[in-house]
Amino acid sequence: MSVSSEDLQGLSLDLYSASRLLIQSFQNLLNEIPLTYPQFLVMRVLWERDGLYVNQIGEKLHLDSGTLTPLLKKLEAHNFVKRIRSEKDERKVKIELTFPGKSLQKKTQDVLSQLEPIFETLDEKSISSLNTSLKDLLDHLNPKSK
Amino acid sequence: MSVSSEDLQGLSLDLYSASRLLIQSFQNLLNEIPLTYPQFLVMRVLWERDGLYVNQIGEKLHLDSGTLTPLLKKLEAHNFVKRIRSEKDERKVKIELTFPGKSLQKKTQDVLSQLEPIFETLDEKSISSLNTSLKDLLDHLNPKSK
DNA sequence: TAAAATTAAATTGTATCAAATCATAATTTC
DNA sequence: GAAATTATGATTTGATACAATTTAATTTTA
Repeated sequence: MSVSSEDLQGLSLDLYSASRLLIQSFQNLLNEIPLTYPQFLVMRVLWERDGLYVNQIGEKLHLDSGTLTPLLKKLEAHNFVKRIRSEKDERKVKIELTFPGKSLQKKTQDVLSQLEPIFETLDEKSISSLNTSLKDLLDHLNPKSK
Repeated sequence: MSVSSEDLQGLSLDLYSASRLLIQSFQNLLNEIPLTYPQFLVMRVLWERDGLYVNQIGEKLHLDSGTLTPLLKKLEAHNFVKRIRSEKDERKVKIELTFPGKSLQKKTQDVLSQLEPIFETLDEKSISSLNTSLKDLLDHLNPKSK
């Protein structure tokens, strides 16, 4: 007994809704900071490891350059990152944090910690079970896992 | 012991990635049909119940008129739906399927049934557990559940 | 019942996303 | 080893997503 098309359609709709609703929760808080949710994701990657190339950021977030290029230009316009075209291979663009970009980390973490109380009433088992089965699904869908 | 901000950030990133990857799987199949994923969602709602108003579709999919108005105009341009302004209340626009719009249902279902084999290797328990915890999260996030 | 409040959809502006395109580099083929 | 092919990285393009504003119509209320 396998999954039906109906099951998959329902699953994808719920994932889609939940993803958008959860992003909205983040976005409401992030409004205090000049970052959108995807921009925050990119900054989070860079805070962990600075000086990545565009494609490396894309791999970590499953985003392609068509999404990242305008986003990174926006982050550059805010002076949070520098875009440096590689001299060795001019196809590549390296992304480096500026001082203001680095400074944003603490403020962002403080703001986002405000989300926690909102989720206090949500069963922790439910969260960890969601996490586990999401990882399964991601492994299954991830092109790299071939 | 409650959820930490890190937990929530990881959860939201996984939801976001899984949602986009699963939508891509649908989109790849839907390419055979002149529908994008959000357009398909709207058609699915209408196949289940024809003649809904714009706001009713928006409630079912958590989408607002800024998203739906252009999308519905696109579906109308493809001659899959008719947009009919209500005579009783001229603020409302009713959406009705055309014959081509109705005919699309079977073809779409046939195409999407091709997804099932791809998920055969995925544990069904994992899917149903994902479904359950997603519903929990949706209830928690859904503004209506206040 | 006229003014105020509410409601529904459309419009506007900003920001994603993914597919197609473009440009450059690496590889193959002869 | 030059031309053709393939691969790779980024940019452009078309279609959402959503907040904020506007327009128009209905309902409330004083």
